[in-house]
Amino acid sequence: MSRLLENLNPEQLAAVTLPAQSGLILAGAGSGKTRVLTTRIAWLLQTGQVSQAGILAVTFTNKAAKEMLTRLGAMLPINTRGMWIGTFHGLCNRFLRAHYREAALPQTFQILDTADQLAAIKRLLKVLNVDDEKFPPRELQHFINGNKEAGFRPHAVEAWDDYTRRRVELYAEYDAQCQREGVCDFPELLLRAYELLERNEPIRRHYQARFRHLLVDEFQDTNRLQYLWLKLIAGHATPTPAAVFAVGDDDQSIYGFRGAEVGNMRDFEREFQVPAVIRLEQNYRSHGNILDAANAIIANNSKRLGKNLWTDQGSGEPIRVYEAVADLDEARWIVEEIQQLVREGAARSDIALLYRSNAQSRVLEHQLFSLGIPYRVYGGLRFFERQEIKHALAYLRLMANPDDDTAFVRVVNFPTRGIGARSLEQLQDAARTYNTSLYAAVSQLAGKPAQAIGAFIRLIEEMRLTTRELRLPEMVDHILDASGLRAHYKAEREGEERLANLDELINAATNFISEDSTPAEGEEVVAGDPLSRFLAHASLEAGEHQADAGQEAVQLMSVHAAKGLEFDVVFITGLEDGLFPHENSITELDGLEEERRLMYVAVTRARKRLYMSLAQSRMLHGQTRFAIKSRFFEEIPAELLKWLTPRVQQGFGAVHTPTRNEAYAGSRANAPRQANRDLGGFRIGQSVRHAKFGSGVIVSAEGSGADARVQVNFGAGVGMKLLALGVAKLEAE
DNA sequence: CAGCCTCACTTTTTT
DNA sequence: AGTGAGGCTG
Repeated sequence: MSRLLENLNPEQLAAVTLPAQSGLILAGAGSGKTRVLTTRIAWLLQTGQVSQAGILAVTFTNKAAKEMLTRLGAMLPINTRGMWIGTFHGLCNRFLRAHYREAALPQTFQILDTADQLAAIKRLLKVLNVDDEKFPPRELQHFINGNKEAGFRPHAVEAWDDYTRRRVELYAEYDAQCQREGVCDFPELLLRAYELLERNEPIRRHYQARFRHLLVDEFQDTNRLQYLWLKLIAGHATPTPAAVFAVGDDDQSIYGFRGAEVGNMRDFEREFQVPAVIRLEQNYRSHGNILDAANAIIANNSKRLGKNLWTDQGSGEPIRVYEAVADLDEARWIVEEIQQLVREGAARSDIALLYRSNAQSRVLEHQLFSLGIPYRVYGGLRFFERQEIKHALAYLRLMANPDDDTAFVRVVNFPTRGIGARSLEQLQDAARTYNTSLYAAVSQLAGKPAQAIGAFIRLIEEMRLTTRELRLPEMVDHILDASGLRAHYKAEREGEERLANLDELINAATNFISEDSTPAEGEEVVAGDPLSRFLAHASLEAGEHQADAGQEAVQLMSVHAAKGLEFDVVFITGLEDGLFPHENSITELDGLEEERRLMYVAVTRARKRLYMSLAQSRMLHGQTRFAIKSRFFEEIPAELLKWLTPRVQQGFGAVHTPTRNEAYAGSRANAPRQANRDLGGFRIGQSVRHAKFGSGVIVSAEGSGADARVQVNFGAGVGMKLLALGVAKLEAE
């Protein structure tokens, strides 16, 4: 036991050994958050305060859940299977499978991922003859999920205008459709679980009595419904509530755009009567200068619980900043710098390139690729989201649940078997008339459509019969052939990769079987047949897109994707106003504060060395855009920054001689050119200063001489202005 | 009914 | 630039 608590600092120790009551741990970046969380669980078990079955731990990603299990396994010689550790959605799925009857779901209910949900909404609008111009499916999806995540069923939504009233009706229709088809979207898993607990007293009492310790990771990312669910399962209103141990960092809340409510932290502190918030402020990750920069940036936010990171490591190196003329030059410079670092002995996998939006990775990738530097990009298409995999899964879903219309529509004519829009329309009508699923409505059809679709039904039935005795991998193998998917992709020109992925699906099934059905001692069997469980797994765990992450390669990812990770060397790229902070964020409520937190996350990823870079011009959506440097530079104390490019009239900081004169000069030739005009000494792409609007960049020009007018981008906030050179007094900057 | 072409879209992302 | 969706033609 004592070994467990060794090497914890006083605050960490206080958190780990907190008495059995609710506690809020404000854990700064790099302060040992995961360690505290897992050590707390180990300590609770080892001191006999709770049994394994009494623990419920929630994370946001499967990766985090897995990591927690791994670390626990290393700390304690126990089987971790008795505990409920997983994501909100994973745990609710488990709960609903165990109580599917009480939840009014079919035993084989399927889970719709985001794309499936969108397809289901489109189908609904079509059936109901709703104009999808007036009610864009994406917007409706956002509306439905937003309400579900706030805990509102259609009847509870307040609608003051006709438009919203209609959306609420469609929300209700959508829910009815899902119920008919026996499917749940992501927020539905949570809402359904919540409602069941609320409504069913015996079940509620059972779980409230069972889970005595609830532990929540990344609490700042919880949405309203998740908070309510925690409150309920903790028995917050009962005489004997469970102890909730919440760990989070309000400064790292970067998912407000998808419904996370930082306010949950304050509410939690109040409603759960947290005696004292424990702050973990010692950072074990970054050198002093990096931390100082991060602290300085985040200090500009007004809505904070308050926290200041410190380190006992030295201040280390200054932050190196490079301003390139164009995105290509930025990429070139970064790659040169990486080559130098590698020559000096740095491991490529310890170097990360971060960007605000994924579109920025292209130039960087191109440059890395052409110089033969191994790299890995995070956050592309994930395995179970690939077209061919979704097709194969749709066949499996139909076998498990014929009422799943989303799956039906997806593959009824894929590979093509002569079933067109006309036939499908007739089928939709029949299904509507007899209030059945598409699958069941086929028997009502007559004529040609009946034949073609009837053959499809027989195909599915035949698959079900033949595979009834087969194990999951063999079942998958069989349907790949019987459906014609294999043949289809074999015939396709670029189909090799898709074929390989289909084979990989068989492997995934094999792995799933071996992991899923190891009957651990005393473990409750998760309800449902293997096929349904596999399909749920496929939806909930779309697949680690970083399959072989261990490779010795430079890491490329968005800042969002970098949360929770750390690297020796970090490059934050594209630090231009309008890109980072993103222009869309300026108009959003608290948008700039979230961008700042994003910047804070980016900076605190670095252990030893931090680079920041920007480009004066950048290709975006096929067009060259000009921008000025990010406003975040002004928020970092000048003495922490070392400009590697000359900053003329910077107004702060020293002017440094360019260390890469040749790169800078050489890139000039690549700067965008336009027809030569007389712009009174100004040129396109030039940085200028306006008395009222501040710093900007000349984006385009019209006319010449005395009539010349220029369009100037003053960055997010002020935006684009058209100025007559003869009138506006512009200064070169 | 199926393949081809044009058009609009494009922040961040997990489940 | 690259993609997905919808419309048109064979």
